[in-house]
Amino acid sequence: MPRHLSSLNALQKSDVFKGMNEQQYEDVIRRGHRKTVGKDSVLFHQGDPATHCYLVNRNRLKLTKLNEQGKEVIIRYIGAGELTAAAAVIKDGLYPVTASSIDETEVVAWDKITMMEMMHHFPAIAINLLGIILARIDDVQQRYLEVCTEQVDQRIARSLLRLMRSAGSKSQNGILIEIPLSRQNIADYTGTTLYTVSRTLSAWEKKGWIQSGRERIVVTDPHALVAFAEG
Amino acid sequence: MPRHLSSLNALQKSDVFKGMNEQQYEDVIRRGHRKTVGKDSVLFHQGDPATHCYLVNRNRLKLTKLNEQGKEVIIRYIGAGELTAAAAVIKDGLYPVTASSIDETEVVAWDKITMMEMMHHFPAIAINLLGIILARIDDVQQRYLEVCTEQVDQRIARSLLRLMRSAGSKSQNGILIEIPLSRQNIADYTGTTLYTVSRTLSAWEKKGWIQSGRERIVVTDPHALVAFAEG
DNA sequence: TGCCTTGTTTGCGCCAGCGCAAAGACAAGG
DNA sequence: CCTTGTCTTTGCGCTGGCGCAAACAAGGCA
Repeated sequence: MPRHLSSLNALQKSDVFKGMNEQQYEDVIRRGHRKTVGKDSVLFHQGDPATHCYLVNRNRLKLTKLNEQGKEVIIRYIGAGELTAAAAVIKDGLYPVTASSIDETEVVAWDKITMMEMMHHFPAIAINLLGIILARIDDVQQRYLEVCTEQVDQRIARSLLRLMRSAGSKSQNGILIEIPLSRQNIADYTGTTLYTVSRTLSAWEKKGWIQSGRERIVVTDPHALVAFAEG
Repeated sequence: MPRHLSSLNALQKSDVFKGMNEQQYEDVIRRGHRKTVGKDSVLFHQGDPATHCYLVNRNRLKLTKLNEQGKEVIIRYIGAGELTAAAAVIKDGLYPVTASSIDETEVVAWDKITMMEMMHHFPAIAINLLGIILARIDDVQQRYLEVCTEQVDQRIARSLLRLMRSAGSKSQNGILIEIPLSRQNIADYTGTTLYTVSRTLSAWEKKGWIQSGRERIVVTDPHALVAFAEG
């Protein structure tokens, strides 16, 4: 495998290019533009005309949305191998969210025209894309249901579990969430406030369900969290 | 135009079949099964394997979602010319929501195989479908943002406005929402309770912003509602 | 090493919104 | 016209969660 591909292993895992052979895959990568964004920088802004879609290759992006008063919500995190903004690009509209990096992050970008050509040439991409978008609808609808029907601490539990599943790695005492997560971040992701998150996590730490530090969370008793979330 | 099509005018408006000629359109309709469901009946249940997708031809469907505790949320209303469950069928998964009728409702149903054949034969359908799904993601994300950041009465205002836009008709004193909407329905759609909705609507009625009766709402001052929602 | 910035904790007071309960209003059907 | 069931209103009390304020902790950088 040529050197310029060797560091793109993450792409192999990507659902977008599932079902393509080595040759096709190589072509697809060649048509994209690699880009590295520094920490805490914005890849695209909510409301900007959508020109490119992005596949994360290393680290992750945070998708946020603002309302008129400037209050922020975290829609989701996009990790290695995941795609974002495909939707907006295809439909030729505006980005509905803002994408920003937490740590230095590597992405591959394709513009609308290239994306369309690729989908035309490899129909599998279009079908995979549809599946990805549908999964994302399910996810948002699920969280909409939660925020409408459940109380704050249940939602915090579910949020931690969701983040654990998508970005967790086994560590010493449990499963570490590999995203720098402040209390404010968790609040924005759950639909509550920094204070309530802090109080809740403190309580759970006393119970031995989690261990937490500055922007760092280890789930030590996932089972207890699940039981609590569904209780 | 043959008689069996004359009563399917609603389909003409449908975004799904935009860009097709008369011949193609006729073929598509012929391949679907017309069905009429009585009032207050369920077309499909959340969790059932998805076999068919449906286009509403007359009246409307209500899409709801339940959590583990049995609490209900209204995800959206599907009116004449709108499609639902296309997603689930394509992906061959489970229905993520329950679809039920309020009044007697006419739909056209296609099963997965037919849908796939049609999409293969008329690529425009697939593209239109993508657009529809993307619009729906935007909608859910927008409402997720609202329910996370705004207070109850603002959300009720936005809900009324949304329903007014999608199912409003000019009437004597303002714009009538043509869906039988109980206070409980509005609560389920907004993420609050029947009591709070009742109190809020009473207050707005005194201000002259709306007129309401049993399961019936007329928006008399949309502008005031918009200002309030964004205030 | 010590300063400075950014994140975390916790006490405290407060209020938006919940939810019971009970009464009133409306529609349908005998 | 009355009955029955469903929907709506409103008083009342309560509490989950918000948010200020202030102290504390942890890195980062000079």
